[in-house]
Amino acid sequence: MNSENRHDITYRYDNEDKVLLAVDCIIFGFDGEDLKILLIKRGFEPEQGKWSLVGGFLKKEETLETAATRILRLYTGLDNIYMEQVDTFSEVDRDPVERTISTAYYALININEHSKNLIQQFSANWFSVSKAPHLIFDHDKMVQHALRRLRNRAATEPIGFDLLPEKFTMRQLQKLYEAIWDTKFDKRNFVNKINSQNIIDKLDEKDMTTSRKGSYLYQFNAEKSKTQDIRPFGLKI
Amino acid sequence: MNSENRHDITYRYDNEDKVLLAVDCIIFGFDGEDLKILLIKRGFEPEQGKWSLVGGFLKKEETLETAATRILRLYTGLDNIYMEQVDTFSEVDRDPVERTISTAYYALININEHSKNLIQQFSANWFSVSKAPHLIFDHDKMVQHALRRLRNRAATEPIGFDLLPEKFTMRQLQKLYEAIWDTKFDKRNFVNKINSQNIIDKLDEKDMTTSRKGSYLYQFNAEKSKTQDIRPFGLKI
DNA sequence: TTTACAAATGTAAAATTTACACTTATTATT
DNA sequence: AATAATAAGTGTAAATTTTACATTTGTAAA
Repeated sequence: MNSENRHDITYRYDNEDKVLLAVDCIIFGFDGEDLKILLIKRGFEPEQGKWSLVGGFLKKEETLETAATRILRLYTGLDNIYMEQVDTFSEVDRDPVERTISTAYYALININEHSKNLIQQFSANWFSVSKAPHLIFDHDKMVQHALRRLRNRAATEPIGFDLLPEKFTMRQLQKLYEAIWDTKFDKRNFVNKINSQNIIDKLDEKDMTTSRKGSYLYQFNAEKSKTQDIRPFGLKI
Repeated sequence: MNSENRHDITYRYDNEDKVLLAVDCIIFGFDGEDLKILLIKRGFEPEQGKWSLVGGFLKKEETLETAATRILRLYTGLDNIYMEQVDTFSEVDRDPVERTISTAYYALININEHSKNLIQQFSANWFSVSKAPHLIFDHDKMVQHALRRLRNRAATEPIGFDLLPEKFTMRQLQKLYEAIWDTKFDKRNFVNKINSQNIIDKLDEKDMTTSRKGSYLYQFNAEKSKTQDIRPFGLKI
């Protein structure tokens, strides 16, 4: 970037304002029915007892990605989480304590594979996106942005699988996409569409827990799957 | 956001690191043929004489949007510019002078309607996106991200018009979209598609500068145009 | 009046999306 | 052993959208 009025031979930006930078994470999970987010009950003032996204301050030696990874590990115990930067929120009074700018990341995790201990320790809870309580600061706005981003991303890239167990049924997959977009799909059309994408492998195993007949398990195949560009066009159809 | 280990009754985040926050702008223009970006030649060290995006530091009392607006006015003389946040770049060494985190915004302007004085004053220059020189720091990466975002946005919302004069011909509009996506469209299909969107009005005037017959001028109709969600589906077609 | 040239225009084929209902496999019940 | 119950699995025709493609039109200059 360019300092506007400086020709300082020491090459430092000494006269510029510094700010606190935070990272907040919208952690999405899927319980088989609803798209959920992980929230924590704030243990300190201000807004003690209110629900909030998980977050933390950026440290000097960290990138935002590193900080988000650290925060996700802190609250879930997980590494290697799918993550995407959403937006940076900078309203001057967004945090009443002190001017803080926050970059939001959304993350997708398998709701059954994170630390129960940590959940307890942080008074964390999963909430359906549609039934979540009001959050502190501008966190509701962050969630809305994250959801929009997730929907757009999931429409063009095969990311939903991060929310499922490694092996899943067609029904689970369909339920997931229905949850993401808050819509219903026709079962046959869904299967045909997914199969035409050629990105999941049908296994020989069946899940016998939901029906007498059992349903085949599938597995995401990262090899076969390559991301593709949005096709040019579609201005307001 | 949440301070991880603090229960400070003064409610200040006193022990956290503060950083410099900058805003860099990818200013897109369209000259009738190519999608262009406005770059300035850095007048100071480090990297003096190299090409760079326009940018500036965020001030205490500003939001990022305000800062981007200020920077755009500073370098173009324009207000009310279409703008979208792209991403925040935070590699620790991205700026060799000092740790600086930068939020990129792209902006769309009519290339013929900005201040020529300022262009001269800042040794600024328009470059075709495909022929731009290498930029300082991580600015090349910013441009690539901005371009991707612009392409995706233009595919689902009628934003391209900000790059054109108020009245434009079908040919100009087609050339613009061809430039944005670096592709060619069939003229008849393009016209049909655009007309089916019902977002521009045909005027009674003609532009007589490019042919003997003249070509009708059109105007964007913001009323008729409403943004629409991406349709569910399209996982890697 | 002829020429030159970009602008304007329509249709058929192909591909994709949508709507829609019955059969199958298995277990539990009788 | 037969039957009932239930979710899983499956195909096709119609509608819509996208794509491919060539001729006519209007005007000014020659």
